[in-house]
Amino acid sequence: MSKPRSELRPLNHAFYTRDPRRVARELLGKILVRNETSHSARLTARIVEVEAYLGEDDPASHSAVGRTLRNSVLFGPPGLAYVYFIYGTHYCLNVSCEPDGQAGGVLFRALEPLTGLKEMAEARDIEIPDLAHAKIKTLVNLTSGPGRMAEAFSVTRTRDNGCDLTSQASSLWIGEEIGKKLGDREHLSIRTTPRIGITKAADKPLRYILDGNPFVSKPIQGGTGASPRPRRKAAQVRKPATKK
DNA sequence: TTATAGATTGCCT
DNA sequence: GGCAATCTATAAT
Repeated sequence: MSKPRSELRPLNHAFYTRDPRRVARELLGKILVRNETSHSARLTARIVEVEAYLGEDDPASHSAVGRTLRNSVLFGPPGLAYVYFIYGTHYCLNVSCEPDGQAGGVLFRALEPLTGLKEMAEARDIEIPDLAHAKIKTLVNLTSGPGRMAEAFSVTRTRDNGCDLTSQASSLWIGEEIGKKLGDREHLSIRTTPRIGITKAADKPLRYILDGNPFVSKPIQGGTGASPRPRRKAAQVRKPATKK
């Protein structure tokens, strides 16, 4: 877990004006930011797990029922936060994709916390005695899972639905580290799996994870035997010649 | 008007 | 592994 050493630059609207599958894949490794307030430090975390939800043709998507008050952000301009409340207990965060008028989005499912861990623990209402030396296994409780990460970032519908994630001026936004593309190693480890927790279109491989990252919510979910990945022999991982 | 399922989590056995 | 929690949207009476 390393702090983003470089400066963060927000991803622009053009980034999101594309097919959610493309956006989802490229969001891996980017940074979710909750700006500091008078009573809280800035929160940052690396995106390690996302799911693509296509337009009205995707039966698993909230946009499948057509435009309603609840899901209208999905149909609007790209790069806005779509927040919904689920199971009477949890909020989930998405970002709208595709041009204005066309539905589509990406669900954020897990983050690797970078800064503001103390605040995240408070927001989650969990005690981590020695945060600096806490084990990964403990830290995973902060941001691994869509409900957990939303709670860690204090995401609610009233506060964040419709928020422009492309502006640093927003309380919540998404950035990339300037000059840093996703490393080769991370590129190689992007893995697609079926989406989690859905019943419709459950076989489509629209979940994207940084394979092996301990903050991914469910390491490998086969998908009811629907798509038994062809077992490719584990490629010899070359030691990077130079380490950034 | 009532019933049920849901892009989840945490506690219980 | 089972299930309660508990709001919202939509389907069924």
